Amino acid sequence: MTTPRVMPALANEAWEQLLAAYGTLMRLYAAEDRWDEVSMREYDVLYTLSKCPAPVRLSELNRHVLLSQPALSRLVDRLAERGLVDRCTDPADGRGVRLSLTAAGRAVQQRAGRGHARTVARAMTAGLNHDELGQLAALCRKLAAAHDKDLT
Amino acid sequence: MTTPRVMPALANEAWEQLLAAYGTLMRLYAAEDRWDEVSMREYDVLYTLSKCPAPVRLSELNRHVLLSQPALSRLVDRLAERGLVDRCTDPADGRGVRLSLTAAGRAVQQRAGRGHARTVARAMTAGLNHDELGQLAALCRKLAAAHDKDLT
DNA sequence: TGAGGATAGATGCAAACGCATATATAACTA
DNA sequence: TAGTTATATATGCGTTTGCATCTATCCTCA
Repeated sequence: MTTPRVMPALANEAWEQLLAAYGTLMRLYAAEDRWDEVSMREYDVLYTLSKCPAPVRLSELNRHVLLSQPALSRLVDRLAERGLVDRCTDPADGRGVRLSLTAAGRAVQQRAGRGHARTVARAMTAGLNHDELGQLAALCRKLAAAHDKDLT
Repeated sequence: MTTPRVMPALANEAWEQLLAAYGTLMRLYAAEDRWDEVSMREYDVLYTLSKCPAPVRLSELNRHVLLSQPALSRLVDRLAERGLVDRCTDPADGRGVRLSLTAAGRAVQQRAGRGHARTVARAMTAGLNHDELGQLAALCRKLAAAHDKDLT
């Protein structure tokens, strides 16, 4: 009753713009000359791990990385083989693994991260001012929060 | 001078939240039981074509679909083989192709689109109200617009 | 305690991807 | 207008992805 009929269209428009912004920025980042050591997806994993104070489960990592479980499992495989990620069986649960960055992995993450963060900052501030960035962050956070409980 | 030192961090935070929101919603959409006829990526192409009044070039389509040019070329291939997309050589430029939906393609797009649009609307309105949706759309539009000229 | 079911992650396999490059046509230039 | 360069799309190939399924471990409850 309090929901005007026009909302669905607006909602779809908002999603479409979000998608467009995502696409535009991803292309921009992909075009950077920085992904020779680690691909953008690998960086995503290293970055996520870098923010975890303690070793993480694959399934937990998978909540933050948009990949299927098998794909992530193998991606971590490759990173482990390259010595960037440490993967050991969880002593408390023999089924699970505990993932963490190695020193080399942290170094690679930071090396790529510094430059990338600058690019991101430049890209975001090119279109939005301080207040707008805050609003965008808040809106996206709220949007995601409304669904974090939904999926497993 | 007018840019406070704190902005880079805010800018990166905004990007991270945008990314998180994108991921959360994509997972939600992927979990829908609707992608048996066309995959989400195929739908993206059909949807984009459905919004074009006239036949489109592959390169133009590629501006809206986040795929490499060869990947899109082959995706369109598959859609054409399935009779959903019409691909003909551009009479005005023998190198290029003109892409458009077939009647069947339009039907499939609409069939999938109706339900998907409802899901999107539900997902977006679950977290944000009318005003917030408008703000989000505007911010994303502005953000993307700041870069549309950048890349070819 | 031990059988049945649930959960975490790994693996087989076909499909799809990106990179490099080939092909075909157009556009420019001398 | 012939030769050169640029543009639009296609193709070869090795890598990565997702789906289905497997294995190993854990949990529950009779």
